[in-house]
Amino acid sequence: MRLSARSEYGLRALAALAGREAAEPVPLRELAHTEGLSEQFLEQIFMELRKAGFVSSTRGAHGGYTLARRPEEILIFDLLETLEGDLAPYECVATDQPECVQVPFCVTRQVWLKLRESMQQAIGTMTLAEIASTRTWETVSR
Amino acid sequence: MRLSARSEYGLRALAALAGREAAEPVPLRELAHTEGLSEQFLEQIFMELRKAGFVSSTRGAHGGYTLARRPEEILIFDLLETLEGDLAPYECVATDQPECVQVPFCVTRQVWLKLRESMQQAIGTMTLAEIASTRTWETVSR
DNA sequence: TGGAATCCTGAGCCAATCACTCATGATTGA
DNA sequence: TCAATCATGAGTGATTGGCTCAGGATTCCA
Repeated sequence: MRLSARSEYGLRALAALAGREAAEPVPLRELAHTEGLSEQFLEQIFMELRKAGFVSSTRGAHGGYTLARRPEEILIFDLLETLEGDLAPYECVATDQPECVQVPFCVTRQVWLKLRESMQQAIGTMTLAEIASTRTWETVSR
Repeated sequence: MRLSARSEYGLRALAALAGREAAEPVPLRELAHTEGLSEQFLEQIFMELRKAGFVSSTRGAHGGYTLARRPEEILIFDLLETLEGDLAPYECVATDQPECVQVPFCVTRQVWLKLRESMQQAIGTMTLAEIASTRTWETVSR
């Protein structure tokens, strides 16, 4: 029942991006260094984030990543769904999952559903902007 | 971000136990068969449940397991915390975890905290009795 | 009193996943 | 043309999950 480290890293890195005033692209190396991560690992995470439309990239010298949308428009929930694949506590309540046959009789489904709904409600309106207002340069010991 | 299958199995099995009118011990073999599980695997789960005080066991012929408390007194949240070890989306908000040094600056902690609280709130008052009222003999395809 | 039914315990195993690293290529600016 | 950057895919070592296997301990009952 743990989120993966990708979520932590991705969230922190995006918050760091959001904290920049200038709209200049930030090279991955810099972000990775701040977070105490290898550039290559963070690269993988940013690939996903780019494909999902959270950041855009500029290649070449003076390139890097920028937020593709304003921090106020980025929902933590969406971010986590991207990084985790899915924010469901159990397979049978995943978004793309076809309902299993026994739904009307299933004891556990109601629990998983309620859990999922509560999570969605909790962070469904939280934006990157809210979060990024706490300073983030520090790295976290794991 | 998935719960383990132990949770599903444990929950279903306890619900099945709760569904029995008679207070006679139910042998594991019977429960395992109903759930379509190996006896030995369910045994491991019931060990935990017994140690945590959810069920009590009777050895020997005509032995088996019974609920140690009334279904109305068994909280799903407690059950899941037992089966999952901990219901925290991230290490740093686990119950026994000492606060990490950077708390006041940490961007992500607030997210994990909120997630955890919402889950607790969602199922914190749900009891086994509520759940067990849906019939449970059916097995679920995974 | 012995054997069958049950719970109890610990070890082991295989496949999947996680958190990365390695190697190399493609694009762009100066 | 070269250095800085992103892009991509393969590989790897450790951990975890979901079990199985093997055998023991306790209790009931004929």
